[in-house]
Amino acid sequence: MPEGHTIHRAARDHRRAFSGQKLSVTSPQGRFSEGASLLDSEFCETVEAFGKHLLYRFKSSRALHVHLGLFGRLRKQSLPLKPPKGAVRVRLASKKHFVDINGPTICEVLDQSGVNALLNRIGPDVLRADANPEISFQKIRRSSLPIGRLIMDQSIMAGIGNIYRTEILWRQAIHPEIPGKAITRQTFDRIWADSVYLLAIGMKRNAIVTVDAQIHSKKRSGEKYNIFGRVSCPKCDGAVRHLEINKRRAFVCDRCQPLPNRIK
DNA sequence: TTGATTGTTACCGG
DNA sequence: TCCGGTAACAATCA
Repeated sequence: MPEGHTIHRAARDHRRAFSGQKLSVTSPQGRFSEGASLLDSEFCETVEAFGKHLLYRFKSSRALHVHLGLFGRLRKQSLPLKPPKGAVRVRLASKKHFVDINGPTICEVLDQSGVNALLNRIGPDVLRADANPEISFQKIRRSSLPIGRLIMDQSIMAGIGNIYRTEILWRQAIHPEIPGKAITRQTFDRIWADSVYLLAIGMKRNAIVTVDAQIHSKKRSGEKYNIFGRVSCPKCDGAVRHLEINKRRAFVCDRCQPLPNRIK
């Protein structure tokens, strides 16, 4: 489910619902009982997203750190409380709302030093106003790994997931197998700008939409992706090649995203 | 029951 | 140190 836009959207929503309030923190399945008891009846100061990581920050300076991984889900609802659906690890509740967290790969309580350690290993987040893209570029230009891999590496730049990776590189006509060190500053700036643009749209729409015609239309119908999962390129009608980067599926139009000769 | 899925980390070996 | 490969883990749905 989640790429960065999902988590940032949840952070904004949950911040409105929970910040400045005393929360009840429970563990319906009992799989997070210890952590829940540490946070129960604490005041929530704010809820923040860093890339795909979500932090509920409490007055005690402890934080609930959640990462949804591939399958995790957040469900926010209005009171009254309803029976948990599926495997709910944690339930956070205020006087008006509650959130159920299902299937996170990370769900833990961090103290201040734990939060600092986490933030230190996450790269600049394309959805944060305080992000410094220069840091991402410096890492990319020193790497010989393919750009398709680098932009999804959360320690290099945070927020991009598997679908956005393919779509951003296609939109910018950049072959995913070009090594990072062959990416110019100008090219990197286009990747960064399009990432910011697309993830912000994703936040607004609560969906990944990367096709310009769909971005500008209010209708929900039609293809949401340009080449992700598709067989032909909407621009040149050529075949879309299916490849694997990092054991995740990726797509490329070799005609619209040429690989420079010196790299082949 | 099987397979696929918008993710990450740990560990090993070259 | 860097990089590839592999396994492990998470929950749900078709």
